Amino acid sequence: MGDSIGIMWFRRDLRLADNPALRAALAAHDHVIALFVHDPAFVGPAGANRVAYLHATLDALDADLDAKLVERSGAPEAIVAELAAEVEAPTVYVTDDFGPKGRARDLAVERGLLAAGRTLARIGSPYAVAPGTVSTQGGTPFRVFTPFSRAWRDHGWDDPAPAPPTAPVLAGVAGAGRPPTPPPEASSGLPPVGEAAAHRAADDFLARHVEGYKQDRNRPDLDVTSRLSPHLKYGTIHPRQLLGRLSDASGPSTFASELAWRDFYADVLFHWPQTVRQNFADKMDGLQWDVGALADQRFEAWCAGETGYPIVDAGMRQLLAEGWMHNRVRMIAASFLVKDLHIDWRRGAAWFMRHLYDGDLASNTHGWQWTAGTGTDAAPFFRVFNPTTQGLRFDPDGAYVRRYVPEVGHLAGPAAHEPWKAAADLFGAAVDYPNPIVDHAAERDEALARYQQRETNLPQGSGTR
DNA sequence: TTTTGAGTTGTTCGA
DNA sequence: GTCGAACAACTCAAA
Repeated sequence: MGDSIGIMWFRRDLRLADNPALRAALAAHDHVIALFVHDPAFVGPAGANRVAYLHATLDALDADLDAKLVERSGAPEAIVAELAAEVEAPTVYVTDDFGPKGRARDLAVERGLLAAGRTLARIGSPYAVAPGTVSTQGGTPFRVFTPFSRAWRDHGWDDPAPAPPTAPVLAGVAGAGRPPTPPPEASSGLPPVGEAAAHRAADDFLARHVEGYKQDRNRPDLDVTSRLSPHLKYGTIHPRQLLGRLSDASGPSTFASELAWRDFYADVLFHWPQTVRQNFADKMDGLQWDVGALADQRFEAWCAGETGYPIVDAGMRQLLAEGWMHNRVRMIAASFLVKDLHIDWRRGAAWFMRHLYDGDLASNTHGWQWTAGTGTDAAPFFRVFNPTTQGLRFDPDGAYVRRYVPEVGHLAGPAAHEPWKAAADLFGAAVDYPNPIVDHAAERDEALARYQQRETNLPQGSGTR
């Protein structure tokens, strides 16, 4: 061991427990420096909510590290190499990153380190089963979830490791600070941050809600989901730490399946990084999306929660107010944008990514592609969500829509989902709430027609991937 | 190589 | 009001 110094470069693994890269660094060196680099290339697209959340999470990590977290700002290729030279560290430890930009960044950092005789050690991943690990018998990546999930389960994962017994020995080094923290756009402020909060959320969910998860997870009016998505995004908890606590019962295994979905979409994006922008199914490239002034106007109504469909508007307003939206409502709102308003899924995906605290490129992109019918799911194209039916089914008492759309607050029970049926002059009610901006039945037919016609719009020579 | 079973989350229509 | 069938055709993954 000698007097060597190692650098633990934190990215999306902001925890001490069950962090293999950190463990390896501590095992190999007398002193370990904890580093976080604020990279403008990553901060730009994140949106104020996630930047504020990240900074608060870093505060929590810094506290757990006895205020020894070193934060610097700039291009990682320069920052990491400079620090390694400054403290003469032979090795920089990271949890591997599988995103398109993260991979490119790490290759550039690694080249710089290697040129100076140092190494970048990639140890562990943010997933139970790292992208690129499982494949079909033919050696190709999975394009369908169910066979992926079987291989994923069969592959399995390590048991989680405990936190280092004492706070790691850290050599303090001057940090050049961090960029200004923007105020979060969400009026409700930040959700709980940090490793301890992640475990409290997990404990609470596993104790109270996981048994009924299979049924109740679809109910936006009940606060019974795990709320772990931002913690998983920033690595304050690892899926390994959850999977070991899930039984084979229906609720827990349904939750495990959601974690498998997270790994699946990361695997898909790893193998097809261009699908951040391009349709996964290029046979859908001929699909026509609306553009122009009317489309822009409708998109803005959707963003603001002013479509006249209460369940859609409730979700979009929840997104603005809380930086989070219930998953069932994410699907309803997304379906409305692409199938009722015929607006490109990329616009909706970008809006979600701007506002969500848990905004994850792989899950968000491929969740949207699934809804748009351009993604990994070969399932029926005719699956068009009816916003009213979905609202009545999953928010049966109307409590969720009344919470976020006060204009329908005077409508008791399920009637809140169909304000257009209420007498217009009743209490002068619904005066400020718009009538539906489009007719769902008509737009459903229009969406189905466009899916049928897409082939005639394909450029010559276009085929399946 | 060919065949076979299956594919997250749905809606509508008609009996 | 309930319930089952229909809604395209295609591709994936494994046998």
